Amino acid sequence: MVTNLSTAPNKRSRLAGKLGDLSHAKVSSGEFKYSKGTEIFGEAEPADYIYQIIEGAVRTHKLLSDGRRQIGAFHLPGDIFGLDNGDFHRFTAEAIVDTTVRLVKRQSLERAAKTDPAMVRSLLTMTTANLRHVENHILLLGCNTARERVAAFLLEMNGRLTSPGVIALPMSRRDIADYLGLTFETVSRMFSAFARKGYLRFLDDPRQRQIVVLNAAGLTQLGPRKQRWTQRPSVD
Amino acid sequence: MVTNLSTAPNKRSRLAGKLGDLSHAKVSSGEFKYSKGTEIFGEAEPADYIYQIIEGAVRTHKLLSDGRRQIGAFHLPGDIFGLDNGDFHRFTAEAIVDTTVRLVKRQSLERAAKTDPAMVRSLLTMTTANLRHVENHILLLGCNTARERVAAFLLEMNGRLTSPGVIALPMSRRDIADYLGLTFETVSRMFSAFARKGYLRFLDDPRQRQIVVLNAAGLTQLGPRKQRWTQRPSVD
DNA sequence: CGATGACTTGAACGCCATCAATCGCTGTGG
DNA sequence: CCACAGCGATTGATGGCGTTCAAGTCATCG
Repeated sequence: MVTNLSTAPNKRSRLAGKLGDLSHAKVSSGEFKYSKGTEIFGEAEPADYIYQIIEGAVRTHKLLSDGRRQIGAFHLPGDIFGLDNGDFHRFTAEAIVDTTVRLVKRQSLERAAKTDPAMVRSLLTMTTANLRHVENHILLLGCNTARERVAAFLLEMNGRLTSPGVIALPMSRRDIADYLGLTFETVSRMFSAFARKGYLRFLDDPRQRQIVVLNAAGLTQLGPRKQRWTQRPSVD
Repeated sequence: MVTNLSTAPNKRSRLAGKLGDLSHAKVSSGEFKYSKGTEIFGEAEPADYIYQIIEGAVRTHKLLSDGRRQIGAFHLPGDIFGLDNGDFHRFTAEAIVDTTVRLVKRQSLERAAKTDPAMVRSLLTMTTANLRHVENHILLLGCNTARERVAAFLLEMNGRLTSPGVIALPMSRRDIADYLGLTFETVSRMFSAFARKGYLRFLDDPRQRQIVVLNAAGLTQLGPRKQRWTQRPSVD
């Protein structure tokens, strides 16, 4: 169903609206469904379309030759992905759960961009937003401990997922780990430690993907940390 | 000495030329010198200018509250930095050595962008190039060991610095470490290990910043690695 | 019901951070 | 000229965080 793409976060909805407008204008757009786990496009494949999530969740990643994976971003309803400003995708995109997307031919965007300067400006704005996210991610990967990375992840998701207070994670522990540059065991351990500390609580979900944040401040002060290794805040 | 930094690599010169052209057109531009170690602009300061390096080297970084630093990029002659597509800089920029820059008022760029669609397109191209670099950096920080990060750094610099074969690093070990998310001791140890292994050789420089790469292939196969921790290639 | 997959938890190892000592070069002042 | 402090870099010793290996639980599915 194409019903409810309403609840996009505030900032994103402006960009989303831009693409939404285009879908009513002279760029060709359509919809498509991808079932859980399927690939939407592959790294280095021709970038013929750009995508906006109507419902579901998507992860984008790069692979190393040894099979190691770095997830670049998680995309949620309202988010746009696949915009590479080039002829080829730089990431692989996969549906984390059953996902419905609106897709727009890149060629038609390019065409629109030729006549409409505001269109190029819009692409620039989206690319810049993308850049900001990646820059913050670098700070996370370069400077922070496992505990801080997981805390930052929870806070990021807390701000992005719709429902107030409860986080319903669509992705596995391994996905989170590959996003944060950790192992899934470490992610699991940090979640448990936060729960013991009283910062969060798991709902009655067999896979433990429903999380209630009880003490966001407790997590926040682990984000921009005060000390590096020594004198850690002692979570456990 | 910082004598010989003349020729910019091939790919960069196209973008550089774009800004160079603009400096002859109706955007106002000027030159300025910053001496070694001085700040060019600070994070969160108004982004009034964008910069192109004429001679010298610049590092851009973010700081955490505890003083920990993440260097986002090193900029060399021909490179453009400070282009944030927003009202405020997202990084601090400092001159690594005595540096001469061409600077262009952002406002005049914005003005030119209003009349010239190709201008916005050019900004988009530069921002996308920036994004690509940061995405690759994420892969480096998220997936790789210390040895692989240092190897990747050397290969990156080998491709960017002018003289064939010899790398004249303008930055300190600490700068490199903060770029790679390591400590300067670890960077130093990796350099030594590579030298012992015969992958590189230090020229007669007291600070050991002149490096000759003897076996680029040896370094390359450490880049996209085959194995994670176990069965390491045994550098030492 | 056996098989599989996601998750948790425990134990041991190792890479890298930390602490510390040393060296060489530079600049300053006696 | 030399003494001395300061900075950058190297190298060694030690310890801890996070990985690795492993076992076990629980839910889903053919």
